[in-house]
Amino acid sequence: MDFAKTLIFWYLKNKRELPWRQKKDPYHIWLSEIILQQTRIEQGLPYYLKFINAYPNVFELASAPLEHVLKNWQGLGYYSRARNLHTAAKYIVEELDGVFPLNYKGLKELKGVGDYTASAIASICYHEPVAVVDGNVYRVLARYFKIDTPINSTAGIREFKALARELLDRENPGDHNQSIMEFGAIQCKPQQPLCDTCPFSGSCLALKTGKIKDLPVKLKKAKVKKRYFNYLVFLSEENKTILEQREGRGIWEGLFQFPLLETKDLLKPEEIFNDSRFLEMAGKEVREITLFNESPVIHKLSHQHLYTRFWLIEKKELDGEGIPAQQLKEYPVPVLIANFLKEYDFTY
DNA sequence: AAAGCGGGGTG
DNA sequence: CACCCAGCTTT
Repeated sequence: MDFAKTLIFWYLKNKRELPWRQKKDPYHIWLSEIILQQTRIEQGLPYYLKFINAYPNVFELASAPLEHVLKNWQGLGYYSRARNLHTAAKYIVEELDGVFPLNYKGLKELKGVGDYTASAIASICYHEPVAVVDGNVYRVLARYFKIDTPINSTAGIREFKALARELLDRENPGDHNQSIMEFGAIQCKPQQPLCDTCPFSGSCLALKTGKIKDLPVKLKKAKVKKRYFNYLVFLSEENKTILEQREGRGIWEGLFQFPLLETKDLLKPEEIFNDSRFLEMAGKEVREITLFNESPVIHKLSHQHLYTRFWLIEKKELDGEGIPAQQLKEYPVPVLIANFLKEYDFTY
């Protein structure tokens, strides 16, 4: 039995029952694929259910305010996915009359839809013979064929894509694509793969040569950077505070946070009153400034560690943009801020 | 070609 | 601690 046939056979026997596998319409498949980009199924599943419930179709999604979409996305990370999702939904409704593009080429024009996602939707929904290459596919192919070309190099991307295309079952591209990904996720796992019960245990080159743990090869990424965040948590007598929306490129674009003062190093409590920027942001008529957490919260992102302190700044009143504490839950915020809000409930 | 973008899980 | 996850966009 050849590679593709063995995969499909394994898949039909071992696949998980997932909500987006019950329907094959592009809206549901598209939504699931965007949510699952760089995201484990267990983590994305509740978000998929939430989005299907909140936005049953592309029209509902397109007409929703972006901030509602971001709020529903809160906690899932990579927030550009939510913004692109909303942009694409509006494009489909306004420019395409609510009808999804009908092939790979058209799908790839959608914001947030790259080669992988366009291939997934086109093969699953339209049976277009295009091969997906995600993290699972890289791993399965690198091991089975013992390929040590770095999967995140230009040569590797080209090589694995070509191989996936050769192997594709053109009569059944949707199931084929899902089978190799599911196989990678369940059987050919990154760590401790289940080689003992693997249908390819007799033909896998990496297994034969003891290279399982060395494949796939990946170029290592840049070092993690440290940043020092000081959040100014204003508190007024009316129990209001201030949030600002993050703009421009960078982390958490479009999400809300307390006014931020970023420093080059950890700002010591006794240094506050020597920091002109701090004093300027705090403003006049400050009654009291207290440091909420002595030891900084270390919020870890893939590429940076945020050493964060929250400063409570009590004032009689806040001019203008004060937000009542009860309304804070309406705003999409990073998990770092959500954790603080949960710990400090503004009832003092 | 490389950098930037989250948060959570695993060993 | 390092590595990974149904990747994409921007520079």
